[in-house]
Amino acid sequence: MSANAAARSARVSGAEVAAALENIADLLEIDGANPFRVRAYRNAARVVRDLPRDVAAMCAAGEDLAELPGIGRDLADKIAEIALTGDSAMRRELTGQSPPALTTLLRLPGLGPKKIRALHDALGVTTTEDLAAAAKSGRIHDLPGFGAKTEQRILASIEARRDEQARFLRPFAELHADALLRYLQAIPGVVHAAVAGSYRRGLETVGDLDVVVTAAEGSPVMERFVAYGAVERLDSQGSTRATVILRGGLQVDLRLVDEASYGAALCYFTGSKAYSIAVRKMGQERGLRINEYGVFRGEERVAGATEESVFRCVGLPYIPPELREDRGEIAAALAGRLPLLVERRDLRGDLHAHTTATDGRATLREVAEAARALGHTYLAITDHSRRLTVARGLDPDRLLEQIDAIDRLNAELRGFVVLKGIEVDILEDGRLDLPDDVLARLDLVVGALHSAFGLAREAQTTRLLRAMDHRCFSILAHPSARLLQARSPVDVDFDRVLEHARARGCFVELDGQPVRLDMSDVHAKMARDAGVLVSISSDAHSLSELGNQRYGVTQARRGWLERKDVLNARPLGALRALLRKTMG
DNA sequence: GCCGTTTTCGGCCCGACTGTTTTCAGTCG
Repeated sequence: MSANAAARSARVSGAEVAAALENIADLLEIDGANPFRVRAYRNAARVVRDLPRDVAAMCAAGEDLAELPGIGRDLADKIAEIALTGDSAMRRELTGQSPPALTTLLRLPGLGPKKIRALHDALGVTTTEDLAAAAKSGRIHDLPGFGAKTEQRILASIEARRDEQARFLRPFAELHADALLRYLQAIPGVVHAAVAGSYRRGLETVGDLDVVVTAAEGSPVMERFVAYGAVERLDSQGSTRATVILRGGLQVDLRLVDEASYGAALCYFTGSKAYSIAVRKMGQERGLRINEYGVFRGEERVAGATEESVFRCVGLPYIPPELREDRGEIAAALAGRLPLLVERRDLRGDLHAHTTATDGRATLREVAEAARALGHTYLAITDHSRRLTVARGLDPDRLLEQIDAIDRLNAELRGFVVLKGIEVDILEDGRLDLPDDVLARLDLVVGALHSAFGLAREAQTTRLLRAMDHRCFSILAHPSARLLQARSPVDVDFDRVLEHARARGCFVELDGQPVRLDMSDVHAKMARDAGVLVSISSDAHSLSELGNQRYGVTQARRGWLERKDVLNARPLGALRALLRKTMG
């Protein structure tokens, strides 16, 4: 491979390749292509997006992508073409046939490929602006298959789109989910009420809430649901299904099913889509039909009241919701090799927290006591280092003062230990932001990127490797430095980072702040597979944020992590031994 | 476009709701 090809291959990320494949699928759909062909492209996009390794690097290394599930010769070649050149001839040809802007119209609720095609052919609509103008001038409602309501709905959804936020962070969704479930459970006749969907699978952001409810005959649950106080707008309502938009923009879909269908409905609405399709296919092979009402052999329902009963029918053990992504969990389940996922109660301590010494809002003593009250046996104080001036980062003198303060506090505390740490900036060249002799006095050194996020892949990777070469380095904090919906992850070769961490006896962090959740699920699984222990931390800046660890645990479960994979699931003695090895 | 101890051709997961339809297509999840 030439140096040029190498440089190009490093530029096209898996996410970009996936986006190009989705774009092809959109264009094909508007073109009226075979729906199963469209699905093949969407499936390929998902597979590439979830790939634990850099797709461009795999292509450059001559690996055969056709071995991936759902990807054959044709798609493998297209993926390689996109990964190595940034685009595909097929996509360019398709955009030549129909205006590329049409695909953005697919994102408008209520408009699918057929209607978009019709609007384009009859009225020449290609952009959202064209569409709004056509609707306003009343040219849409006379088209065959369209009507006055469709025209109104188009206008309304264009309007709503303007200030709409596509997805929500977990705490926001959690707040609504908890309150709604309490409300639903208090309605007469309601037996079960649970949130399914991506929320239950523990995704880092949530697009809507899928709620499954069972209730006695005659329960007013549907009327009460659409009358819920936080409802801003009713979208649709039937006898078993309704959709509302809550204030703040979160959509809630409610499904009412019989008690005998509860487990099947939970399975069905928990998804993911790809996982559900795979399971239904397994059912088919056994002569079973699986839907939200149960598992059926002919007309007879053979399972459905509980999720376990549905799993049993297709010969699977129970698969935790966080794993249901069709990323190998079904094969693992069949082989009896499902991970025993880490739980919050497995955590013995927290290895990343801040105090008023820098940008935290609670004092050293307050944070320590709050952590102990959570049941922890240790807590590492890791305030910022001097370069992070906005956070009043610690210089050597102030850090030494904090070390003394921690020693004094530890002398008082019983059955709990405050570990002396720092969240030290990794400088642009990979050096650490504090002198070696000061770092050597700490129990652990957590290194983090807070600047120069835009470095090219090679430089960024070298920067992290060099930081880990420092004899005091313990844990790489929030490795990608991303902020959900705000800042993209840095471009690094994470395989090499993990390989180096393992060789150096270092660890990687899964930061539980809802806006970070960094590592991603895919990176967490890579760490597990590489044999690098993960620190699930709160990165707390206040007492309540010590609870962030629960978001981290959810993400860790999505990454297949078990208790043995988690650094801070170790008792203090074992933790100290592991840290000493790195401080060596 | 993918895939195969029923198939290398002919299948491909399944149902609710809406709006435009007098029996159903399109959209959504």
